[in-house]
Amino acid sequence: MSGPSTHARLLRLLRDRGPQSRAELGDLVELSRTRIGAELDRLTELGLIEEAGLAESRGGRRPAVVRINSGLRFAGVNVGATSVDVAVTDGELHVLEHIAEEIDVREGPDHVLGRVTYLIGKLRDQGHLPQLHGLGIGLPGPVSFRDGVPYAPPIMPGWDQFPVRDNLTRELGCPVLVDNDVNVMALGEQHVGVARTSEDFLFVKIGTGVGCGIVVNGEVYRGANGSAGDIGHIQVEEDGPACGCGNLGCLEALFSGAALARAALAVASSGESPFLAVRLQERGILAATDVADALAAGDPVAGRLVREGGRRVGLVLAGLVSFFNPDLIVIGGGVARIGHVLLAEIRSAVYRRSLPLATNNLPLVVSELGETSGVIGAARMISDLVYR
Amino acid sequence: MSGPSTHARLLRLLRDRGPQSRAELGDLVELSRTRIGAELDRLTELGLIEEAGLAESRGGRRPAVVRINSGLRFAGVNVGATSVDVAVTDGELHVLEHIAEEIDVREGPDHVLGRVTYLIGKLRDQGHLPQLHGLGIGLPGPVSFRDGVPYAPPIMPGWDQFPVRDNLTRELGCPVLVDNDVNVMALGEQHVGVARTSEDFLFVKIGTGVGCGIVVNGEVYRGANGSAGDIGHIQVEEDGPACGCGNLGCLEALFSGAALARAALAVASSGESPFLAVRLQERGILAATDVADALAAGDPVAGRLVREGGRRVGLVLAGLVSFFNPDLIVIGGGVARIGHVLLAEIRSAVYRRSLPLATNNLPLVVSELGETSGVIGAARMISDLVYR
DNA sequence: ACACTTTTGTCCAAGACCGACAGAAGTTAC
DNA sequence: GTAACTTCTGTCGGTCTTGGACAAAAGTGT
Repeated sequence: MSGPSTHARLLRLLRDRGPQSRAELGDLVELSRTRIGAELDRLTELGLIEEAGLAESRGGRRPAVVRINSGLRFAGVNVGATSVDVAVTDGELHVLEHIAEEIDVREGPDHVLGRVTYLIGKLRDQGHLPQLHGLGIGLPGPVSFRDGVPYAPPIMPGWDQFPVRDNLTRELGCPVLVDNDVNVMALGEQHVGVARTSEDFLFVKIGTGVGCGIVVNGEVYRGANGSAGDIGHIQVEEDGPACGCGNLGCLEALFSGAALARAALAVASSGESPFLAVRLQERGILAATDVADALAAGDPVAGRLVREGGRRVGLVLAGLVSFFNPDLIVIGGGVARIGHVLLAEIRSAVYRRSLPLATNNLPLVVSELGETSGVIGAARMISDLVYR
Repeated sequence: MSGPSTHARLLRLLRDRGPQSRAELGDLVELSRTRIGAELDRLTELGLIEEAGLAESRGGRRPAVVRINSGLRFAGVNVGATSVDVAVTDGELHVLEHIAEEIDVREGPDHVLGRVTYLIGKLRDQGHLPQLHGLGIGLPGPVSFRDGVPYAPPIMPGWDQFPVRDNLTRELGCPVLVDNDVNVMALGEQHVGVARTSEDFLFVKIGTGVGCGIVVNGEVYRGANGSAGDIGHIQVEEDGPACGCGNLGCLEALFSGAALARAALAVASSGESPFLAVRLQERGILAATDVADALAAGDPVAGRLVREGGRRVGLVLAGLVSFFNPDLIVIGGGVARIGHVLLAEIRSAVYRRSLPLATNNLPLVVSELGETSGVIGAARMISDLVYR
């Protein structure tokens, strides 16, 4: 209930604002310098911070700067449907290494997590990784944050109830936190992306599926069962297409990476879109990126698909804006890379359908971080635990 | 950011759990009894608490009980479209007086607030009101909570930007807080209603309009501009009827007290519903309550109207459940009094359309407090400020 | 009458915290 | 080059907070 301790506040300040002198810390924290000095001694003792030499004089004695111990390392992992991103950061969350690997999440937790620990082990052997102080990992499905365990994830067969956190903790010997991918991506946007100054915002991921990370009062909101933000199965069309979840007309069935690929196949086969028909002939298969390419090439049918989809996402978001009144919406995920045609359509639907009061000064932007937001967010999540 | 002070925690404990001995408080608060004793002395000094004699022995010395000063009085006010409720409570938020008065909110703030202060003055003159320590008031429209000022309220012409809080503070000489009516009703449900053990829940008010109070981590969530919970204008039908807000197919245009009255008039005039036709003949006008009566009398058309409406509310709530994952939904407001036919339809739509994970153990109930929730919530709101 | 329990107030020591002070290490004015 | 001034850091002593121990008060049960 109580706010962060002095301990935690100093560490997070040093993490987020970089090295600081004792005097600067005194201005930033409303405590006496004496108290701060004592706390810094304790943190040095613990090996969490270190001296970082002297800064330039500002007209008097040169300030002695302290910083997060430069030997600290966090790992941020983001698991997607078809890929894994592993990043290693220093204690200030700067990315030192970033490895992306193609992998099918359906191969199961043993294989995927094995790759993760292998990649981290490789970095360690290269000497880049003195010691890991914590690992955060985001998974593309519902996760019980408290237990660190996936919970009936639709696109991750074999992962249900697998003790991801405990396994990784045992394997790596450091604290581990597991969360939904949209939550860690939202955290990433808050840490280094467009959401740096936001208190209440939404991170909407349009990838293979559609999900949403919710930040309330600067903290990830997970809901009563940890399933908050699962907007992919909100109904947008009464008698729309069947969805994997068993219902009709879900957003995800109408617009998502998977839905877009299906629609592309349909318009390619029917000949409506010559561009996509050629693509299908060449590759034998179509993905959402092919629709993006068709759009860029001026294909009118691709434009229609994207605009229709954007309108549907916009309709759902309009409702959420009225309900939640965020100060920002960030759109991310693979499909978001389609760019401004999609964004314009979403914007138009949201602004048309939400109350003026709620859309006043509501920026609606595409994430600029891409995959980075996930790994940084995951590292940020575990650093919050370590700097506590 | 920091949690509630010891000061506040003791006061709220005494408010919510009634008189307690020092030893009991020691068990409830994780602080030494010494510390608690010192704090209690200070609170006695301030006149906020008082000794309340000795309780029964439990095998040893009889405990000396302290309680909230019995002279403390809070006022809770809830303004509806056509009525005002004023309650006076003691410091433990027990309602001592409750006056309801028919009033048209469109007569403007001077008149309505004048009646409020008049009613409170009358109670004071009767000697029931030693001194007012704070007043909370809920208004049926958007309110800037920070400024205590209504913000472009659709059904309260003349109230826009009227300095409600400052006016009442000047008039009554005590702290005043102003909020949206759904927010204070949600607080009331949390304090004495079904939501007592809920951390994240929704209070959905279906009255003249439709609105929603959101509680996150036990506290009212107001959003970036204070307009969170405005779900009346979420679209449920693409080409539905026109709404006062300028859009088509808003929930409020399809189902609300006002919409139900309109629909009743239509089916009465067309002769579809003989029951309502008779009622119209008798009274010359129809309200939502007439539909409830028709339903109770077994009128099939009224049943259709209620079920259709319930389905639409349920559809919107289904989306919000997926997004927000509450641990409880409370339905309140005048139209909610229609009862189980409406509730059954809402439930069915929500359970059918939301993810199983989110609806697991999700109670969806009608408020049992009625108008009381508003006034108690308003008093609770201001008491949180005073016990701070 | 006696042993035991529960509750309360008091006392004391440990620790948190702040302001003041002084010294260290610069810069600027002359 | 020196004196005066600035900025920064460490230390010291005093005040306030806090919790544990203790003892007294006020009961119950045998």
